[in-house]
Amino acid sequence: MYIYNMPRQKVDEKTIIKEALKLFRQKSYHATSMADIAMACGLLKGSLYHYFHSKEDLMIKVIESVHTFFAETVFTIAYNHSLDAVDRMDLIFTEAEKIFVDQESGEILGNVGVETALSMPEFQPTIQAFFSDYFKAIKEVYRSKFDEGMANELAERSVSEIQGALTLSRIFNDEKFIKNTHLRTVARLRKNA
Amino acid sequence: MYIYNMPRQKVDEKTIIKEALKLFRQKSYHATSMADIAMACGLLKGSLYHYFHSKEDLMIKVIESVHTFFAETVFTIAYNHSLDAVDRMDLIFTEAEKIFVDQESGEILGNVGVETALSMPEFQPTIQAFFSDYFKAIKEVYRSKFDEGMANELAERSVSEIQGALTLSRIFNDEKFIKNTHLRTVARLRKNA
Amino acid sequence: MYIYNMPRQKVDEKTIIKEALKLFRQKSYHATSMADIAMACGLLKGSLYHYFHSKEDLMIKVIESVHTFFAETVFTIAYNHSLDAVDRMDLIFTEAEKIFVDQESGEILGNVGVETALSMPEFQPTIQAFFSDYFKAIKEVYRSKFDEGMANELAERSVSEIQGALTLSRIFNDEKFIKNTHLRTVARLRKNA
Amino acid sequence: MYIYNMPRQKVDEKTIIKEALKLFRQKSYHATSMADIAMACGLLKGSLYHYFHSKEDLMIKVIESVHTFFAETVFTIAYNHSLDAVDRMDLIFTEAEKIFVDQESGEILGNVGVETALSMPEFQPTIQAFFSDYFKAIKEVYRSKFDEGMANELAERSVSEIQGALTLSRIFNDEKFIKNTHLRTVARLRKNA
DNA sequence: AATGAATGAGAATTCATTCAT
DNA sequence: AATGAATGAATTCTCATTCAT
Repeated sequence: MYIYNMPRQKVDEKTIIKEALKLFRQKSYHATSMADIAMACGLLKGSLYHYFHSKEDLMIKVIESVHTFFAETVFTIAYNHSLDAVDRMDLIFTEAEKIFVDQESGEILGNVGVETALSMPEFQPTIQAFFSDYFKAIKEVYRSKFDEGMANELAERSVSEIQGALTLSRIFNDEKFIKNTHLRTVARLRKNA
Repeated sequence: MYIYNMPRQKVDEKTIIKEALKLFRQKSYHATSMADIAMACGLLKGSLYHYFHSKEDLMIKVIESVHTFFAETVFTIAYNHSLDAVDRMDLIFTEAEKIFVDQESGEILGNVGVETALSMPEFQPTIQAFFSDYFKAIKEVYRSKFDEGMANELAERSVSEIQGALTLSRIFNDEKFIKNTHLRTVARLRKNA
Repeated sequence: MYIYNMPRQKVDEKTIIKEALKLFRQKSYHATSMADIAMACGLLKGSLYHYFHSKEDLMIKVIESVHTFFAETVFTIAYNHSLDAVDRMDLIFTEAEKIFVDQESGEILGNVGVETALSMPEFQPTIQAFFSDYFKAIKEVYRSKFDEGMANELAERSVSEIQGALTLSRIFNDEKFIKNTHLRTVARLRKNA
Repeated sequence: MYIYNMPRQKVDEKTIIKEALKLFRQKSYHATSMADIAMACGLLKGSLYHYFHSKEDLMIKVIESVHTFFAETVFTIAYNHSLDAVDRMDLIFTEAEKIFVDQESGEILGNVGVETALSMPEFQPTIQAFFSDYFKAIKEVYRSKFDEGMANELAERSVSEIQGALTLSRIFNDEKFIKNTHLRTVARLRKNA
């Protein structure tokens, strides 16, 4: 609620991106207004334009920030060859799940992303960039145990499965889908050792 | 494009649902206006309210119509025990792909559905009902070859994989994801015979 | 003032154009809001978009309506060769003055037009079209007494003088500038008979 | 275009007035934002308020600066009785044209002024003061050859004609209107010698 | 003097919905 | 059944202005 003459808030770009991400995840891009985001930051809506040219610009930066966060905390694991493949895969899922479940840094590329991309094609490249990196990371893990062609196929399949499991987890409000995918994927990799 | 004095179409509930489905798929629920839908039907937006109480009501009926259509053309295959499991699975994918790819009757439950459900929780039960039936059908096929527990697990996994593949197909504008999932799923089932 | 549940107003495009013209004249294009115009019509601002795509669209139609009105009531006099040149010139001024002074149908092409055209070049052709017709009409009158070249020069000069007199009349809130121009122009033409 | 870290300009009131004048002329008062002006000066918009209380205040000072500039470079010629009337008139036009055409010091009193005055009556006195001096100067020239009444009439007419020619020059993007007015006015004066 | 963050009011525009005809 | 005019609330975005640092 806005209180007249409230003390001037100080925020920064990061805070706004974080709050926007939270809301876009909860309510989708289209159903979240700039006023919603501003209020979550303790600002008035006009103030957001100090940081971002437009809602679209903000969305792009939200997507990029999720991408960066994934790159740093998840994808990077795939390239750590001091761990064996099974451990890397396990860790990747563990870290990704934290993010998926987390209210703060949650993932939006899959579900929010797709629907948003339908109406706003300008988001597509940014979303594609994320999934390309995702795919590359998963493939890197499989390459420790499989040839190029097989690693490719398995990576494509795993990313699909994870993405679908996330969808189902949201639809049924039940994390079991993503958790089961985790267990199954790691188990299969171990068996194939 | 609106054409002035365009020939008055014969419209009925079905036509409107079909046109709405097309638009929701193309542009998402939120980015499609009642005026868009009306125009596609050769009506003015006020006229839509003779058929549907609200945009939400229309969306619910769109989802239900997709559900019915899937039940009749896809899920039913799973229960046709005159075909063997591999053939049923193959046919299910073949039919489903037709729908996914088709501009007219296309699927919206996964991608559009999720994002919509986020902002409009009233859609969730309808969407869940669809996926429950989907899951049951796939499981029915696996039951021909596997025990309850295994069939369950495999069905959960397949539905996830299909759903994720659809997401990726849309993001990358490339049907290979859903096609590869088709091939892999049938191949695995055949091997396990 | 908006009164809740006020009876639905009925207006038409012409009414809106007339009210918009009045306001654009009084307050300039930029300082007149769509809400101002709507209120003057007894509508809410959203309703204007039923008739006009945008404020720009409305402005274009306002300009065109002034042009049409001038063509019908003023320029047409120039081509009525049953009157002699002096009478035609006199009548042209008399009719134009009515319009310039009139709150309802007032002229906006010169003063409002120029400044508006600076920030919105899309208005320029419409405004130029008006002045071209204006010039042609005045020249037609001079042609009864002068050769082509002289008529051209005199017309250019008269249109300039009228336009400038209008500017000064507005700046000093004094109709004498335009009235004196009327008298001088007719007197000169009579002398040259 | 804003260039990041652009070299800090030496700004003072005069610079700001000059830049504001340029922009008001190009885009009109209403379509020019304080941010536009600040950017043109290499400042941020908040900084303008160290020099001017408000945008209106700035506009007033812009108008006054044009007035002063005209007084010093144009009107003063009228009172230089060491030149004959024709030469003074010619020189007045020559100097005024330089200003009208010039991007830097250009005239705004007529076109921008009128429209602005409509929405902001507080500018009216300042604009009237300018035209009064303009009128007095032109009349002074005519007084060398005509009696009080005639000089009055001719001055009124000349100022109107110049002002209208400026309007037309802007509308048609063609300097011929103001140039022709120059030639005609001087020629008439010479003939009447 | 200058910044840059924030304000708050108001702009144009969109849109689901209503309803008299 | 269909229209088309109107609503009213919401939305994105702009902008003059303020002010602590």
